[in-house]
Amino acid sequence: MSERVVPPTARRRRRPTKQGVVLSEELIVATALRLIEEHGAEALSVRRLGRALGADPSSLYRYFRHTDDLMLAIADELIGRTLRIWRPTGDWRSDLRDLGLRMHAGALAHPRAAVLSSYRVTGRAYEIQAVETILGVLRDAGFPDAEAVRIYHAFVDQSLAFGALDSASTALPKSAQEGEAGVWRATYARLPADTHPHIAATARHLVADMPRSSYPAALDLLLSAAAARLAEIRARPRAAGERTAAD
Amino acid sequence: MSERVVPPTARRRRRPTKQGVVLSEELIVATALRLIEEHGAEALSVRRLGRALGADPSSLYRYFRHTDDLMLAIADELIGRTLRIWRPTGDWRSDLRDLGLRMHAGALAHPRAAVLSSYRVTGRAYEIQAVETILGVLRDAGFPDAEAVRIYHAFVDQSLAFGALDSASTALPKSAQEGEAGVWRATYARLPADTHPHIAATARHLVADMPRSSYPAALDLLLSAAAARLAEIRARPRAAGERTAAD
DNA sequence: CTTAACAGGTCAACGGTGTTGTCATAAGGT
DNA sequence: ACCTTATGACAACACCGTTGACCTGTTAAG
Repeated sequence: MSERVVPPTARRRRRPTKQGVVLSEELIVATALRLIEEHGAEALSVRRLGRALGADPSSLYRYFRHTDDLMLAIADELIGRTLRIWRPTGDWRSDLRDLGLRMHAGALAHPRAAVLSSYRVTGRAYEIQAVETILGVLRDAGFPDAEAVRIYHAFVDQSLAFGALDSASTALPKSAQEGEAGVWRATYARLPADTHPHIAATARHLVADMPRSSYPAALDLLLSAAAARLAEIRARPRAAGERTAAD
Repeated sequence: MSERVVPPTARRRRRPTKQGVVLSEELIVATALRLIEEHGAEALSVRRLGRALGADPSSLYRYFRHTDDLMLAIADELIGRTLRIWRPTGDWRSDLRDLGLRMHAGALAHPRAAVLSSYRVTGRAYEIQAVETILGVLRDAGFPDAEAVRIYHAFVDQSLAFGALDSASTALPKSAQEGEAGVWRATYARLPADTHPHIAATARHLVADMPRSSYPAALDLLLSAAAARLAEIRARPRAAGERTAAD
């Protein structure tokens, strides 16, 4: 079978499907995203995608070597979309907060792609652009280089990790998802105070808090720690920590 | 078929498999963990597990209602193992730091299982014990109830999320893993300063920092933000934030 | 000790999945 | 107008989770 997948630039013969659709990488990615949005993450399968496109499932293998390839293409598109709608204001803290929330929301909108893309470095255009932008925000705010990289790393990984985590729960079958919320109400909220005093004392808060994502809270904690660090650095610029920008 | 799954305590008739194995919930969970470790998360299927146990796949449905149930049992076993080796000292911050690092290390030790279990609420014995313990640490430190739950939630989810994230990268094929590290050296470190000034300025730090986990840094940021919050609460106990313990 | 109930292991089947080898045909360059 | 070949279609393979019906050894009651 030599090479099954042809680079998009080399594609010339646009031959329509039996059902009259002209396939393309873009159309496939767009249709996959639509499928995920409309019928949930578990609705995305090669066969279903083929059916939705009006093409034989095996046709897709002319465009993507396997399902993972397709997922990465979807993920790349998502990074681009997130970055494109983000507008920095100049206030580093609220800019990062906004970007973090957008990245998280983008991941939740496309759970399966988020889980796959969270732990991969692509080195592609959109990713590079994101790195440059975030580092710029931090350095312009006054963080020394080593500190800027440290905080950039924690910030990005936190967004990706929570994006993947929360995506995974939304990708669960509906029944399991309802079950999770029920556990806090049915199991935890009913534990007796004499055996589990701390759970019993906070039961009300647990039931309210636990079924929601903790990403906003975690993000705010990270940003406020970073802000405290920055204040410290500004107060005594040469001896703020173990290292400075010039180390 | 009435009820297929019997509670473990009510099990009496220990009838061996055709191949001579006596099944039990424990044996099934242990075998599943072994399978995951040896052949990867995708190697865990009801059929493969049955084969590894020396039993018909459908036998497992006498012990777990469906695959999800089995996953929860596996997750809980992992929580138990981590909790069992943790010893609190009474200093909330270093206790949580220690526990966080242990959870993260535990996830890395069982990469494929960690990814599966990170996003599930089991409601089983070990998980309940962990919730009670951590909430106790926070409340004893002086956090009001709502704040304790908020920080507990962020702390636990962050540990699980980074555990899953870092596990996923270690679970990559060796070649892909080396490739990821190479991207920072080969692509990012070579970007010209005039188009990507911030990346160029921090390239040295990026190459050193990015291939390592950012979890310790993220954990320290979270804990130091929590400590700052606690100091604030202690200074003006009734008006520290939007809410107090008695809201 | 015998015996009847039934827990629990087995079998076969259903409808789904990703993926591949082979074939047919229409598009495009010549 | 012809020939090449890109690309879509088809059929098949090996998996997957799950279920209903069946069979049999264990156990408790008599």
